[in-house]
Amino acid sequence: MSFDLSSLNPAQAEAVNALDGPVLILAGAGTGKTRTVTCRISHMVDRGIPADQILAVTFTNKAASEMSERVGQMVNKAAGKEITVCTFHSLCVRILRTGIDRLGYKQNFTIYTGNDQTGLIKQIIIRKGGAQEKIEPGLVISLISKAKNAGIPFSEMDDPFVAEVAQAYANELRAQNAVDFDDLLLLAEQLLREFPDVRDICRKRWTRVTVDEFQDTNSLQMRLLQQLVGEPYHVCVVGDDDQSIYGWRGAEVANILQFEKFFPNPKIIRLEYNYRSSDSIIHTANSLIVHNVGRREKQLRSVKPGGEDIRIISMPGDAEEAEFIAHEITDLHRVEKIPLEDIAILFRTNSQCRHLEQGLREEEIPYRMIGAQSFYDKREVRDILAYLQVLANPSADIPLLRIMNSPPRGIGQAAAIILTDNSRLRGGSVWESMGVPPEDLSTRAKNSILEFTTLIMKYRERMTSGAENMGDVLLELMEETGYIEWVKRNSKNEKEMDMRRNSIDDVVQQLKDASKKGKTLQKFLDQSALARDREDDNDIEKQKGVTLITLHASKGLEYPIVYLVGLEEGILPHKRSIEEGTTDEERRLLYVGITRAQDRCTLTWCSVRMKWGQEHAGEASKFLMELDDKYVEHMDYDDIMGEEASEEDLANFFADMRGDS
DNA sequence: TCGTTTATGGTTTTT
DNA sequence: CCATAAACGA
Repeated sequence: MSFDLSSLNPAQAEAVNALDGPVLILAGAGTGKTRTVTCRISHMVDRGIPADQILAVTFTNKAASEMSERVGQMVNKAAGKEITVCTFHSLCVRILRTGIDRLGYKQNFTIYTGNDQTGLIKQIIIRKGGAQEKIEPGLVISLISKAKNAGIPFSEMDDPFVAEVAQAYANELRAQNAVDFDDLLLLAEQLLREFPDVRDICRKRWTRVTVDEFQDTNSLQMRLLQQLVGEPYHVCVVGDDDQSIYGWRGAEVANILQFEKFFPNPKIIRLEYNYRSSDSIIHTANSLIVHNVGRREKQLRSVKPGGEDIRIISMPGDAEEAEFIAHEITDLHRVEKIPLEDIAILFRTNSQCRHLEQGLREEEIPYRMIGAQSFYDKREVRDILAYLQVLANPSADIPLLRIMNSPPRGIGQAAAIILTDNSRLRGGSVWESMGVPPEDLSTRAKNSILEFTTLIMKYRERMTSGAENMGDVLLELMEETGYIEWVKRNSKNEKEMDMRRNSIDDVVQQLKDASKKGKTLQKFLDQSALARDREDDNDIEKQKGVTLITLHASKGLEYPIVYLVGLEEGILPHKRSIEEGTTDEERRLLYVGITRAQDRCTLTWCSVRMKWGQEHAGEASKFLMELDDKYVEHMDYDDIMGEEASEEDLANFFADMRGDS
């Protein structure tokens, strides 16, 4: 056996041994969930289940690579490579890259990410509603996403204008041979449902399926899972309904609450021993979460008895809140020698972060922030990826329009409008219109277009032939088009030029590496669309200092010392959630926050908060009243500061006595 | 085409 | 208040 069964508690061992039929593992916070799942997978291999039939699905790339690594350490090397560990979305891409032609798309379809999607929606809104139309693209996108997830046809959407936009959007994507993130799930589900032969191939391919963070699945993912898993339903889902905090983006707690409706007679296993936090923390967290109705009954128990009380501190204002925490962190670090990396400050909204940053800076405490701007948002990177997307699938209008005149080559705005209008008229893509340029274009524009299409075709050939390293080809393309020259010319100073040049080189280097590994252009693009740059994450982990993080982003992490700030009505629970009647999710959010703490947990709230330059009275969050007082200590900023001041006075007094002024 | 002004709005965020 | 985006003028 490749793992030590005796190191598992009875519930964990039961989960590891329950290999057949549907299994639901309710894994509370800090109960060794990942370890249990990885042992279970390793156990499958021991039992002779072919490794290539094992599939584990996660939500984030980070979770996938983490699980893959941990499984890899447990099983032999060959088996480790054969096990599929990936996200829902990349699984769908795999399925679709081989079968999407059955649904009328071409296999070289392009994945539109958030930016592309917003751009396209904006275009359509202006086209359908005119420039005076004020509806937010973001709202339309989320409505479309909700409709897709719920399986509602666009024609039945509430707002007729949104329905019109949604339909146009869908048509456009199809004409461009492009899909968005929701489509990946939607089309994969449709493919499996409508084509039993494809479905059966998948079911034979993966006979054992595990889904992590199951409380975050949406209904579309649930339907996909049902297609993917046939009788006798060797499916195992792991999650915690109390940690479901992504309802606002479509996650359905019902999937975990009514799991038996989807897969009959599951074995339900509860992991209830928490190895992370002290008893005082777990007790307090439990007292909060029982206020939610319709939960899966479970009782989280700490294996660390006792522990320090949870402190609830009222602050006069948000500046004082930040100052107090910064001050205390300095003490913890200097006096108790606690590493700054052991400390985290959790908040509900990013705007709260500003004051905290300032407070930390004033005390000269280094800090790291999670969730900064990504590499892929840089303009050069997006441009170059757009070039590559066009090479892979010239029908993709959005990237094509992006690069058509970058650098300027005489296909300006006017030409772009004529081309798009023409393509709409013909019901095809802009690329097709470029092949037969409309008459009303200037001769100059027509010549430029011909030159441009010839260039793209030439490089398309070279990039897909496999004869050359794609990175070298890309660099040559960027030189031949004058893109690099253009970037240089448009940089204000040397520093900016270097930075942009570096971004370009980074992409070229990444493509070179991918090419050396034998990856296709398609595969490279899939990965850059689906996988946020992992180096970014690593960089953050390498950074030293106190962690500043939103409650949402904190899920799955743990810190010895946690500060939870802004426990006020309107912030946590958030104003909007009160309006929408989703305070249960806010309560879970606080629950997640508290259970991040291993040893010490401090909750703060402010009676006055600066809001848009004006003072607003704050009221303590109603959640604070729900916490059981047994291990809670209520404190006030003024009292603590008063005490500290008097201690200082005392010290001064003795200093005076000694006469050392 | 770029830089400046003005308006607007200000949960959470991954794929 | 402040960051960002659209709108406008040079």
